[in-house]
Formats: sequence, structure tokens, C-alpha cells
Amino acid sequence: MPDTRPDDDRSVLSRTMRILQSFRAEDRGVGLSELTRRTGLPKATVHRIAQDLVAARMLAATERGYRLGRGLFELGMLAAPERSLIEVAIPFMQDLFLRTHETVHLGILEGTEVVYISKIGGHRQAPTPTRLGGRMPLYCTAIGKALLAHAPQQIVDEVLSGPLDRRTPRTVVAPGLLRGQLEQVVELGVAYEYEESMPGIACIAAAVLDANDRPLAAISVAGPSTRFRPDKHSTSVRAAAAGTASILARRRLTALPDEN
Amino acid sequence: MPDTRPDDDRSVLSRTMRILQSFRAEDRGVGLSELTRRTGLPKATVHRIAQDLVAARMLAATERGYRLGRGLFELGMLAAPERSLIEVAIPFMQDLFLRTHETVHLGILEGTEVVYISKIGGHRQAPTPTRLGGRMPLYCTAIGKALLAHAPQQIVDEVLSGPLDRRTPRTVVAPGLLRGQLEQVVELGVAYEYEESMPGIACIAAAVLDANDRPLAAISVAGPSTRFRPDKHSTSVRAAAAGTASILARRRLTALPDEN
DNA sequence: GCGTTCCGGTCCACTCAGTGGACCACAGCC
DNA sequence: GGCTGTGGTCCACTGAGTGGACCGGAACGC
Repeated sequence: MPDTRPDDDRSVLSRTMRILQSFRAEDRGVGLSELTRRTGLPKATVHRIAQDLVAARMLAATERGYRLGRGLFELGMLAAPERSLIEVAIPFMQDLFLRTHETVHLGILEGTEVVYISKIGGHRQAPTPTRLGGRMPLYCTAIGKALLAHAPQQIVDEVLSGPLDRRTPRTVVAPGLLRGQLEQVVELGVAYEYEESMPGIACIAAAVLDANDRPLAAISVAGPSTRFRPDKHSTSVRAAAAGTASILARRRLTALPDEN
Repeated sequence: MPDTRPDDDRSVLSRTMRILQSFRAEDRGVGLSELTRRTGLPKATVHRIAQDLVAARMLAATERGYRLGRGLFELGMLAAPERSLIEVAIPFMQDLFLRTHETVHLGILEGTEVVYISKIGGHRQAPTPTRLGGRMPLYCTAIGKALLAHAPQQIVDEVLSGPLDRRTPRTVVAPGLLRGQLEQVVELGVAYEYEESMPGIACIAAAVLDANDRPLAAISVAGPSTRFRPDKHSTSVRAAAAGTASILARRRLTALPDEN
């Protein structure tokens, strides 16, 4: 559904945002012309704004072109609730890693997707498709289902009525089946994924809830489906999520009203 | 020393940056008036830009006021070299944590300061003054000294000639003494800190170097000076740094020319 | 050699987005 | 009542931002 106001294309700020957001995770350096193409803005405009962004350390100019700058990284790290969430969760994620020696994720709900905000793992990590700061759909990941199961009805409906892409042969694309799974997640306190987002990966997750049972985040353990038995770790994962939640509660951090 | 160009106060972008950078780590929500005071900008201007930033998800409006938004966090996570650095370093930091059960840091050189880009630790962490995305001086931290010892002469001179604040009774504030320590760091491959940045904390760090011996980052282990013996872990810390460096080298990631 | 097509970067007259002083409504407080 | 703080809005003026046109160079094909 389109925004009521067509997002004011003409403001400097929205153009700036358009430039910043045109960067993708995979690119190492984006040239001026490429940025011009991606944003649809006049070349001179892109050039000028890019220069200003470089001066502000939000972009860095390299031989290969522009890339996102360290200033952006530092600012991003200052984003408050995420930071304290990470700091509180890390020791519990450590515990999980010690027990499993598999990849441990921390993710938050953002629209109809998960955003991964922390990830720890050893040298022999399963090749998970996740990146720090990256996104994945809710319906086909353990973290996603854990979050979705505790999310407001409105979001559940939106996800279930939206297109459910069959990412692997095992992806659950039947809304009814998915809804049943979500009920089970609430009942069990954990969510599972068996090769639903990527072949070869199995995963178990539990939600970190605030005092009002709203999901602040979710913690998961993922491993190769060949050797990793998710159900063996339900107690540990639940404990990690509950531990994180209780410390956050003690710090009186409630979920802030959804931004936007 | 003032900038040659007075940083173009009048551009929308620089005002925006001024607003974003006026946020501090400790504040949970900043009101409009407070922002106006911090930035020195007219209230109407701050208000308008803040609204735009909220629309762009760079700020979030709460009852308490504004705080940095999740969009900023996500963009920051996309900042490329830091992200791959973190991903490569994490397993080695894990190893260090398993051996020591103390707080493990990953930091990069930024001007004449360290910026901490990753931090893992258990439940009984030493009360380190570091935050993710936070900064500390180079001259009084183990990570700082490890970075400085391998930094270009120009930066070394700048730090040694600059004011060396005596942060604790043990802070090394004599430039000559510090220069000697830096030589030793290169020789030993590790840098030490004994309560130089904060009483009660001891720390050991090693630099992650690229193919040209430029410091990409440094890894440290910090613990309470009562029980933690930094010198017991020099081999492990060196190994973690060297391991990270060798994987980065294999990925052909060389240090990009300093931005700005 | 020459033409073509890409690139990053610059110029500068026009104009509309951004400005900011003045203003409003409200909530505490004395 | 008056005073002082807050968040938020209004709107006539103007200079910051715009962007089409333009460099100079590099890499191609012929």
C-alpha cells in the first residue's frame, strides 16, 4: 500500500537516504555512475551529496568508488535499545555456544522480517545465509517464527496473507499449517526450522519477551541438519531467552512503541 | 585547530549530522528543546529535520523524546570492511573467551582513538568502560597501544605530542616512556595495560596486521587486575590476532586508504 | 590514428526547498 | 493570576540546492 504522502522526493534528506540505502551488502565500492543509476537522481546531485556524506564520514571514497563509512557504523552502534539488548544477550549466547558449538543468532522483529543484530560462532560454522544487519523473512526461519508467534495479530495476518515464497522444498507455504506451528511455538516456548530457509540448515529459537509478552528479540542456534538435532537444545535455548528477558526486565526496559 | 573550511554550517546535511551526532550513548530519549540546545540550531529547523529523520527511520520518536532509530543501526551494520572483519574475528575471539572467560574486545584505529566494534564476555564480566561503537584513547589502552605501535609515524607523533591525560594513577603520560613501550609492543607482538585507563582493569592486546603490516584492528582480553594475569595469555592473544589476519589476507582484504 | 562510450568530476544561472522568527496550546509551578 | 518550561505550527523571504551542459581522460573497436 502506497504512502499517503509520496515521501517528498525533492528534499535533500530523502535524496540522501536514497543514496545511502542504495548500497547493498555485497558491494565493496560503488561508482558515481552506478549510484546515479540506482537512485535515479541526476549525476551532479549524487556527486554533491556524496561529497558531503564523505565529509560527514557517512561514506568513504575509495579507488573502486564509494562505500558506507565508519561514521555510519559508529552512529548505528549508538542506537540505544539494540545496544543494551546485545550487551545483555551476549553472555547467554555464549552459554549456548559453549553447549552446542554451533552458530548462535540474535534477531529482532522489523516489519515482516527478522533483522539479525548479533551472531557468534566457531570456526566450523554451518553456512547460514544470515548477515549482521541482514534481513530474512519471518515465516521460514526459527527466529522469525519465534517472533511472529508472539507478535501482534495484525502482523501475523499480514505475513500469513502475504506471499509465502517457497525458498526450499521444505518451506512451509500453507498459511493454515503455519498458523498451527505458531500456536505450538507459544505452547512449547520454542520454534523450529528444518531446512525451510536454506537446505542443510536446522535451527531452534526462543523469543525474549518483555513484561507484556511482547517480543523484544529472539535467540537461536543453527547447525547443519546432518549433525544438528534442534530438539536436544530446547531447554538451553529457552533458558537463554528467559535469562536475557529477566535481566532486561530488571533494567526496566520495556518495548518502546513501534517506530513508524 | 580549526578546519580550513568552516564545515558549511548552512547545508541541510551538516545540520542533520549535527543533530544525529548530538546524541550520546547514555541518553534514552532527547526532547526537542534539548536537541535545540545541543545543536545550537533554531527550534523549527530541528523539528523539521527530526520529522524527516523519523520518516527515514534514522530517528524514532518516543514519549521521552527522540532516540536514534533502527534504520541507522541497519545501515551501520552494512558498513563493509568492519562487518567482514567482525565475522572473521568472532571465532578467534570465541577461542580466547573459552581459554580465559574474560571480556574479549575487537577494536579499530580511528584518528587518535580506538573504536570498539565487537565485545564478547560472560556473565561475570569485569566492569570495562568500553561500549560497542564507543571510543577510547590510544595511549592508555592495550588495544590502543597495539594499534599505535603499528600505526604510521605521523599518528604516533600526533598522539605523543598531544595531551596525555592522566586517567588513573597508573596512566603512562611520559611520551618517552610510551614510545619505549610501543617499541616493545612491536618486538613482543602484544601490548599490555595495567590499570592505565580504569582502576581495577588489566588487559593484553595484539594487532591484526594486513600484508603491508598496517594495523587493521586489534584483539584484546581484559579482566579484573585482582585475578587476571595478562602475560599468561600472550600466546593465545597473538594467535587469535594472527589467525584473523591470515584469514583476512586469504580473502585479499587489504587496508583501504584512510578515509579523510 | 579516430570515433565512440563509458567514467568521475565541475560549472553556474535559475528557482523552489529550506529557513527561522513569531506564534500557539498546554502543563507545571509558585 | 503570571511565569517558564515544553512540543509543535505558520508562512513570507531567500540563498542553498539543483541539474543540464560541459570537461578531460581511459578503455575499447576498427
